[in-house]
Amino acid sequence: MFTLLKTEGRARRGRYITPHGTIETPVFMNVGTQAAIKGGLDAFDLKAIGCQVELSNTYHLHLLPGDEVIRTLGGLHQFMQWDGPILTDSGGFQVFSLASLRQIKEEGVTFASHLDGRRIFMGPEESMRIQSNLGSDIAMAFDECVENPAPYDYVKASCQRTYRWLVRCQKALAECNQRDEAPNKGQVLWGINQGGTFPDLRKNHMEQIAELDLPGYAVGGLAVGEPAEVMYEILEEVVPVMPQNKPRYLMGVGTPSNIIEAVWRGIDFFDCVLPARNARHGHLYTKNGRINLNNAKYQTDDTPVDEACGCSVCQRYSRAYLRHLLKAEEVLGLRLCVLHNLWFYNHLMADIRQALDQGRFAAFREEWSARLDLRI
RNA sequence: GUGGGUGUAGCUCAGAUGGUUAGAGUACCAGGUUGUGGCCCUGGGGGUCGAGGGUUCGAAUCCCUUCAUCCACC
Repeated sequence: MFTLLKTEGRARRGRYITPHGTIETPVFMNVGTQAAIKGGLDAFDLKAIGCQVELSNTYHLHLLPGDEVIRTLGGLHQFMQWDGPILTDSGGFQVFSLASLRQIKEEGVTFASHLDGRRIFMGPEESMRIQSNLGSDIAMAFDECVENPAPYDYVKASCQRTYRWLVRCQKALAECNQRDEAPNKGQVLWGINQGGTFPDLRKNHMEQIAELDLPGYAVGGLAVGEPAEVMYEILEEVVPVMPQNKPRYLMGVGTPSNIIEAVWRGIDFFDCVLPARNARHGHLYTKNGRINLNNAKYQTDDTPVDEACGCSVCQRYSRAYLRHLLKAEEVLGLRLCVLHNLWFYNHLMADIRQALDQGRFAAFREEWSARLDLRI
């Protein structure tokens, strides 16, 4: 259940209640695809960096260790020892980004596993069943994430199929929730808007899926290669068509700058691999821009990554030490860098919420956009 | 001591028969990365071709000397 606490222009400060706790929005969800944050963080680390929602992936957990295994072990919360809210991505994106030899039909998608090449079929019912077995709090719809650019007619037909899949997802999840063995019977389904970069397709599809009265809606298929300005324009078209009283999730976005701009345009939920991936590559966020620890100039730099940061890494370690760990390929280097970047993201969101609470988000955005021009 | 092999980028090596400004991989330096394959992509700097001499219009390449190193045999 979503409660709108305050608005400033289109920007919203909200609260969403799940079976595993309350989420203060706008929020960044921390991506733990395979029931782990890459870089060596566990659920307790997530608590320490201020994570509210953990995000795992249907496709990956279905392949390994298998969703039935996780259900038998009590569901994903029990399995990974995270007692807060979990959102599971449907696997739709991975089927299109990762798997090969895929065949799309009305029933669903047949594809070859990226792990061992075995043939797997996934459609709306399969995705819902898997997510039910995982027992996440929010299950995402099984959709087709169309590559960009794509022809208008293809995107249009794809949107229609994604809509039919959504209707099937809704029915399938309701049935899954009836099962005695379902680890989380309060699981809900969020729909996903598609339509590429075509405003009319985006709006039509959004209006169509809004009628299903789902408890949440996402905008998918953005940040897939188009310029940020195009993404913002699409948001300006689509967000006004999204239900006011439901959470809005911009999938896979983005940079700190993207997030602030999307909050400004009315988005509540985000997730992105960027902070963790950048961390693994030595690109760390600071309030004055992004730094690349691989740069030789940090070899003897004994200052913390960000003087203004309150994370445990910045309290203890120097840039020179982190750089050494990365160069020496010590796993500790990955862990510490990921801890810092995710702390940065989660606390950026806390700052955004505070600015909204105090009615000064417009000023906050101005202040940050000046800094974030520094390519962060 | 004798015979043989090898010396080309920080490292591992390509560079028939001599022919523009000597290449690759890796490392290094620097960009990129948006519902995660610790992946990958894109640029860049860097070499007295062990040293000295000779042959030649022209030598990493052929000849001589020398140094280093490895192997085998006294």
